Amino acid sequence: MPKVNTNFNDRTIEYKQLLIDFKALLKKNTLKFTIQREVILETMYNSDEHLTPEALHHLIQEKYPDLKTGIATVYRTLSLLEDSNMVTSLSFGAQGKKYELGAKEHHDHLICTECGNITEFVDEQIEKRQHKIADELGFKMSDHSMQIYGLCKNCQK
Amino acid sequence: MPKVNTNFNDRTIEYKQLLIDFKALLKKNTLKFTIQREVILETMYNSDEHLTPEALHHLIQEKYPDLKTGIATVYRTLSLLEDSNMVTSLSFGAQGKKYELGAKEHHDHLICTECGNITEFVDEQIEKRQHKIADELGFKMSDHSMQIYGLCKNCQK
DNA sequence: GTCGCTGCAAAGTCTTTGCAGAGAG
DNA sequence: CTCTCTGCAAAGACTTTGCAGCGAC
Repeated sequence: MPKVNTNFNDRTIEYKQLLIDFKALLKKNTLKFTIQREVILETMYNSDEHLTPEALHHLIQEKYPDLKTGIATVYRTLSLLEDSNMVTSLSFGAQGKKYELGAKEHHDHLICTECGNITEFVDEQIEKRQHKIADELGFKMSDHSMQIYGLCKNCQK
Repeated sequence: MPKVNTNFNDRTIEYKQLLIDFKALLKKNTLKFTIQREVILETMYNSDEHLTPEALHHLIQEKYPDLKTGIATVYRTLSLLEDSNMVTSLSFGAQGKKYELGAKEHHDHLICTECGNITEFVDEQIEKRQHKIADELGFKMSDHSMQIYGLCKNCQK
């Protein structure tokens, strides 16, 4: 019998599905589905980078120059998406906030202190341990984030 | 034979020692030891809180109203201390940056999303695992941070 | 049509910087 | 004495907000 890797299926969320979820979310809160909102979601989906609001804004301006999307709308939409747990933000030292689509499987980050690049990883053992620690300390855990800082292969030269 | 718990000794760094380290650091870089710098270090030492620059500034103004320490000096000194690895900064979502004395034993954080309080913990298993992951991915790890978000006991009511 | 959304610019935060006088070495 | 530090206020960076017209429903 063929075994389906459901985990993989969970992880690779189609844009179509994402869009459906987004529309449902908007409808539920009597919010409107606008071109700007779609473009922001789509641009985030098609970029596997961890984007700053400014970087996202630039990408959108390049790809859809006629839209003249304002940076304020990018901020407003990111807040909306973050409140709804569709995107997650990461903040590092002085480098400001970066956003990533949160619909992907949970993962942690390895951050290169030289070039700023981010590598993702998941470790089951750590995940389990975190839950255990929260339980032991009477904490009702809702989320977590972990970053390892150092030099990536390239920057070790 | 009596066994000394060196771990405990490492952890409980005396203020006197801290001050010596600080002075050595300053001398090494041809920087001056000023009252403001001492007061900032001392206030951080006597507060087990994780402080924002603003909170630290307030504490200092209350305790040493005659000094009229400027917020700019607080920022400048925190940067200096952070560059020298004497303090560490944590950044969360929108809540800005908080600083803590880094001379303490390494630890991670449980952050209450309701009241903002921070609880510290250390878990050997996670620490080891982090090193292993960095190694496996060809990363030269220099530091890491981990935060668990959720509701603390008080805020679960 | 209504009411939320958008871009723009103005206003807020938080942090850094320039400067002239104060003070450590 | 010299050269760094400091407080102040001004400047910066990043983010949010007010508003009038636009556009989804």
